[in-house]
Amino acid sequence: MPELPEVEMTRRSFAQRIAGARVHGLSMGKPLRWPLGVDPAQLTGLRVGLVQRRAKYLLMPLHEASAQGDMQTDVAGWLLWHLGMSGSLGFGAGLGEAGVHDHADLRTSQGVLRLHDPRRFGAVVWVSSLDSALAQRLLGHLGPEPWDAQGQPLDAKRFHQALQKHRSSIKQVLLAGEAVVGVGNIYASEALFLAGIRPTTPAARIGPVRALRLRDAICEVLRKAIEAGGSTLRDFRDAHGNAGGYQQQMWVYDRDGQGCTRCGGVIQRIVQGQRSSYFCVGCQRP
DNA sequence: CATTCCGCCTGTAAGC
DNA sequence: TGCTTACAGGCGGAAT
Repeated sequence: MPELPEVEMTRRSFAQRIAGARVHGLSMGKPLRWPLGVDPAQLTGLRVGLVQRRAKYLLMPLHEASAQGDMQTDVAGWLLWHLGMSGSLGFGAGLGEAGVHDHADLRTSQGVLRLHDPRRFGAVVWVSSLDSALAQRLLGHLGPEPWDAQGQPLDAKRFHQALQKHRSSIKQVLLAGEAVVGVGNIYASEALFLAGIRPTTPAARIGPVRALRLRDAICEVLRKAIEAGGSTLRDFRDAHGNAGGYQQQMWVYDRDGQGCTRCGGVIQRIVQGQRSSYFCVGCQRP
């Protein structure tokens, strides 16, 4: 489910409501992808800061309870939340009993943040600092964001140079998260359609002009998906419980056998690296 | 070194 | 109906 738009939607749906809350406790359910890495009792009493996003991770700073002032200098550590394939977060005061697929409950003075994740590919990990070895192992290798904190898009020349370094197909390079992060299986197909590039095209064969178009297509697709509240294929919900609406405007993803909205040709499905790719032969050039 | 494949889990839908 | 198989939004590590 969750690619950059869904993770960002999730963040926006609860970051303000949980900011400043006091941690009352953290309850973990069945094992997730990685262990929490701390005795949950250690977190009780800390204050929740402003939740940020890096790639598909949500970064939640927890501040020392005693500190009154500068939120920058009193960080006790961070909870890193990842939604994996099937995860979603709910936040509220009356969530009720945890169900069989609820595997983390962060109880706070302002409500409970709950990770619901049937497949348990998601994770909640505590790191004492973003520079710690564990944090670096999870975050250190990540490529650049599609746009920075000021909204400036990834430098097109840098993006082009990153693509030149790979011999594999552009679809797989996008998924690898080295040239750019946040693009998953849905939005890779969508962005390549918008850019007019076939998913099988070797990344290194993409010249500067097409790299620029692709950079712009990625930003456009992700931004529009955020505006639409993300995509809900099966069960994605933000922390308000709202479904996304982007799947209604998808060009090619999950549309194999149907007509291309632009040229009327038949959308094809192929498999690359055991993942489905969708494209239009007429609209996308090798 | 880069690339491909596998496995982690559970749920759902399609095929026989 | 029941059983088996394929596939699903991610990602790290082993194998090649």
